[in-house]
Amino acid sequence: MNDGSFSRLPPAVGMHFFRLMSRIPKNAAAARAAVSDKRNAIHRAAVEVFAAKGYFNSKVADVASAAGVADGTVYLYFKSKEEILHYIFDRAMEEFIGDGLRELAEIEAPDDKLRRVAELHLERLGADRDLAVVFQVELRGSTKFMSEFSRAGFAKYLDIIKKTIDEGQKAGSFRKDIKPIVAAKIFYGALDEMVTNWILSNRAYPLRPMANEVMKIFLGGIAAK
Amino acid sequence: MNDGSFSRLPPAVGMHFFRLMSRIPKNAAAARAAVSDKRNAIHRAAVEVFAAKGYFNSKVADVASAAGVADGTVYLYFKSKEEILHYIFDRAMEEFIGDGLRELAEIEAPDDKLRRVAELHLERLGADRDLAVVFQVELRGSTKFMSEFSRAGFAKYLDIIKKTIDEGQKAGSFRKDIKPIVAAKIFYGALDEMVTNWILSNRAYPLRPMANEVMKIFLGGIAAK
DNA sequence: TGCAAATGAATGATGGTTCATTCAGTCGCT
DNA sequence: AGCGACTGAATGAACCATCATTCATTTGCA
Repeated sequence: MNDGSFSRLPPAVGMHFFRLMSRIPKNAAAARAAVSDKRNAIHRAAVEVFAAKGYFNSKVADVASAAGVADGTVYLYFKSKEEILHYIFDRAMEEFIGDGLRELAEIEAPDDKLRRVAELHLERLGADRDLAVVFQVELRGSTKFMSEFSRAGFAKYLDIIKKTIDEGQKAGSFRKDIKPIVAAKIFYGALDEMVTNWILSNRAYPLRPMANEVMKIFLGGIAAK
Repeated sequence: MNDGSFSRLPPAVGMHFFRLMSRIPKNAAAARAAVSDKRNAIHRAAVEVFAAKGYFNSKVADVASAAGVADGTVYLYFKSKEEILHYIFDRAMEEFIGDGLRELAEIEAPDDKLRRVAELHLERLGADRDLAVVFQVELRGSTKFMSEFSRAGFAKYLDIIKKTIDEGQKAGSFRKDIKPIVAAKIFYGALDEMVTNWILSNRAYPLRPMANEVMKIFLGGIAAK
């Protein structure tokens, strides 16, 4: 979180800045920033490499060289190759959910909330194709990963959607003859498929507008008559 | 198809039965049967092993021993480990689409067709959890595989759905302000998510009935007012 | 006996991980 | 300020466990 602002700087600038800082290690915060900087480089490189070649086909050496770092250095920041994948998921999910909740808190109508979720979902992944590839493809490459790790974050995400549908039903704007959890899954599944298709498609079209298409059908389907 | 009935037998029983068969390869037909027989055993074992441990974490030796066959034997029937995955996809997709088209030909109303597609989709995967795992999880573990191989079969599947929606629009039963391809993706995405959730869920609930839930929302969303 | 099918031990490549070594930068002392 | 000792981050070559694949040998049926 502290380094959030730094991570927006061009890598070279940040690097130099931190080098300078590390001459005064009195300041513990600066030291931590310098560390998370290299960690970020590896993190970033990993997303790129995994997206391009697939997790299992990527060598740790590939990630290291993409990060401009020696092979061994990777192990100063991550316990193992698998932990890198872990970290990619955790970081992204944390950010997605954090931002999502913050935004939703300011919206009243359940249907507007859902629309915003759809927009955010597609916007985020649409803005970072590599991350999207890792999320849609690589993170699903093992049942173990999916159940063991994804579950926590994913369940939370799905729950946000579910609760919103719940609200809508109580407010009378959504049909009451559908199960909120099931509807949430359908909603998520539709968005998910939009992303997957976008990734696999060669022609680069904007992803975010698809939110409208999904909403047209989904809202039509759950709206109270 | 032939082996569909055998797949319901406990593995050990099927295995033993096949062993007995291979002692009587009198005629050519029987010989061919014996061959495709062993191929089937490997195919089946591969689905089982890949589902349990994941494609990349499975050794060819695991598949071989699960099939009750020596390591080298696998290579008498498949060119490589990857070809096994290939074959799993091709076989299943061929069967899905073949059966699907056959069934749909006998249904008139577009909404009934869609309902049948949903039912078949969930029924099939719901009947073979291992195959479902391989389809939902393992086959997606590489961008290369997804774009290179899946595309052919998947595109065909999506096209069937799209054409049905097309029909419905022309017949006036579906709204005309939605794009059939997009609607098809949403429909597929919803079904896909049902399957994925079913796989990851610990409690074993029947998958097929979820078709109703999906239809309630999807049809409601695309129905002409 | 002859031949195709099956075997499974051996092979060789691959790639995750380690660790002895380097060296830039800091500290403490004069 | 200047100098030697020290620290620990970074390196990357080497290690070695892991498998996919091969092939010389065996098996068993006709």
